[in-house]
Amino acid sequence: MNELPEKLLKPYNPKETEGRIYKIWEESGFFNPDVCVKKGITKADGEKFVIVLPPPNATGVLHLGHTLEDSMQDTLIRYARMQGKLTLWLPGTDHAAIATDAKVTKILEKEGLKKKDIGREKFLERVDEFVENSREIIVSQLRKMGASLDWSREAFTLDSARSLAVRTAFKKMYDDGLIYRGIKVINWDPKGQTTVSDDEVVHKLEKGKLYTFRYSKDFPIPIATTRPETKIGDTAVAVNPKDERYKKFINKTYKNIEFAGTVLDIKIIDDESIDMEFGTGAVGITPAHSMTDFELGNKHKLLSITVINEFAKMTDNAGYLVAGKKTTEAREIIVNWLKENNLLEATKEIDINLSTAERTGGIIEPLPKLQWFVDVNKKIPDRGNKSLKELMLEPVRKEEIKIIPNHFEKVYFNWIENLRDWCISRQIWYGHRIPVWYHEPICIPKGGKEEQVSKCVEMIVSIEKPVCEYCDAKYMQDEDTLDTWFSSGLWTFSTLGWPDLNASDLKRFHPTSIINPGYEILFFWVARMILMSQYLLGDIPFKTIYLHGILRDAKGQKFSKSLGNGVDPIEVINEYGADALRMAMIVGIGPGADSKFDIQKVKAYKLFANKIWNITRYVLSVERAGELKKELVNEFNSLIKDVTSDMENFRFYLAAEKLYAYVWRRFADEIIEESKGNTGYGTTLHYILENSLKLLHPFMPFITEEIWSTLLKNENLLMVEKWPNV
RNA sequence: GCGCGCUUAGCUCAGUUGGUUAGAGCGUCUGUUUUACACACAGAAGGCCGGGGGUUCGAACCCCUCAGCGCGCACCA
Repeated sequence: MNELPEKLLKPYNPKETEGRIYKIWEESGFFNPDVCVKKGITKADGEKFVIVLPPPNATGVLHLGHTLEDSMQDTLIRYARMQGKLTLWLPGTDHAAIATDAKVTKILEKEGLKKKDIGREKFLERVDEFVENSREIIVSQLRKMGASLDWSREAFTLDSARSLAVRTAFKKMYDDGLIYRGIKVINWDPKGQTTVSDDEVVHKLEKGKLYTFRYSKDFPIPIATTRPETKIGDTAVAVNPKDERYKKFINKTYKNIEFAGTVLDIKIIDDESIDMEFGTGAVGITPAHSMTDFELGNKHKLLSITVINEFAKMTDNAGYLVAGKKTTEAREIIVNWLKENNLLEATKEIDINLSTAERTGGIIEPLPKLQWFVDVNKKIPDRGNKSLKELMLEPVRKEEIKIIPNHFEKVYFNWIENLRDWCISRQIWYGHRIPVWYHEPICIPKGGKEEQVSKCVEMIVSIEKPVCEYCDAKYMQDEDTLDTWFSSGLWTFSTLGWPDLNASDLKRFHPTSIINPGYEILFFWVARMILMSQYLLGDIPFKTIYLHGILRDAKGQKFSKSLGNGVDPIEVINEYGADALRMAMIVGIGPGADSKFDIQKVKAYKLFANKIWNITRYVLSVERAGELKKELVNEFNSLIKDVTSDMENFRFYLAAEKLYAYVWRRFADEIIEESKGNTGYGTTLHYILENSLKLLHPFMPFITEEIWSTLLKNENLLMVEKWPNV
């Protein structure tokens, strides 16, 4: 019998171990691929494996859902590193513009402060402070998980390097005609006081009423609407050209119709898009307050009258009955007016689509506004005359990018096919300021000489602040900021040194190997990364998209603050150990599948950690003697093969389960039991233990490293040992 | 409306290209303090793999169909 270290006589204590081990790893420098090359662990020109961490929002700290993807990614990264690949896992955080802006606004409100009162500069100082605090917590949480991230490359979506990338990308897109400024009906969030993109609008079905009415007694066609208050802005009625009922009215204009405290001019137009079956088969067209009507309005050259403002109140254009009223009040007033004038012909209960802003919950008001857009249909000469839509579709179609699970490809295609131009300007303060500059309204002639002033350029898109060549007036930057996903879209290469095309990281590490976000940000983020990378680099951003599902609580509800069902990952780690939490996040959770969090599962893997501990204790008590038992080695080798193949195919959820089954059910329960009383097993037991530790390391890095380095007193760290390929 | 997914043990879920007696965790029951581990061990009960039809030597897995549940997208006013 060998002497056993004292700590082996007690159950495994993750709390005492994990912090110490992480420190050893960090001090080794092996999280950084350059150090691995320098120390001869990996070859500089070897195969590479790169993941950029989906940057957590700086709105708060990590929740349990994050530990799901952190576990998956660290497992893949550690496996790759042990395979001897040039391995980089790059950390960072996301400024999450709207979310963070809203969060800090709320905090200020609690202090009795208003955003407007303290001003843009002071407000941004407060946000920076808040974000820095969140970032520090997030980083410490990632360390607790055992994440082998290369901290020397940490990035932030709003730091100076990323800002340069954003401005460069914007300018190039503008110069190529892919970014344009225009007046369109956009999704206005009255609560957040900003536009949001189509993707940031959440559609819900709600009980509502469909009102059928005529503008006046003399008006020949009844129309149906769910929003009577917008009808004050109507300038046309559209019918289907095939509709026999209304054919004779097409192209007639009815003037000076007295309607609910205002006067309307309504033209009857025909359009194929009108459904003859719905309502009365005739649609009142409100170009200013509906995206479809806006497009119809453009097509038929209709007048657009804005009757609702940014605060979801009726404008002065809306007539004496409702001007200044809230839209909800205006609706009631108008319905009453219709009733009083015997114009309301029917009221029907139907499900109506209620659109709200994803972040603030505000009810979306479609409004015409001057905004910045990304044109997704324009052909790009530099990119084979393909549009951004096509550039997004192509690599997935050609399987240069593989989506796991596969069925999300259809979801992806479906989204792109329905995609419209992307509204990228936001009226919030926190975010990347739009790199567009406007000349002061009045020119200040240089030296009092006026002759050049006519040449002053009104608007300049520029990476740096421009100076007027012809006069002394200044350029003022656009007040708006960019959609947060604009900068996130650059993440796979803005973190590697782009726009410097000679940056060594960019050359060595792009495209990345795999991206591992939740499926809920497939459109928001993954699609935008493909868009940006395809357009700006002419390259894919990653080869594989491994989508994970949503982690829910035991009842199947989403974790959320309002439900108060949050679980602090740090508490879980403190009680059960990071290894146990990691295993619970890996085993049995297939790609793209939602899963329910059960603390029992974590507990089970804590017991497994202890099992490994006791196996070690037993094996260490046995002398390394006798021949290697060929059968057992063969059996173990087939496990290696199996697990390796699972890892190569991103089936880590199966690999982990197999290791668990082997180590506990086979090695401990059978092989070790069999060995008792038999001599000559020593060498074999040591062989299986050591190699099991290697296989387990990507999944349970702390305990395996502790046993390997501290107890088995190996010279090299387990994290850079060679994976036992057979 | 268009699209996607799920339905496997009491509960939560795996099941890789179709291939022996369908697996895991938790729970339940019976026994065991056997010097690696009671944070353990030995053993047991529990499944017409949602229903029906088809392809196949062979189906939880492929095809069709029905039912229930969930999700995404959407310019039915």
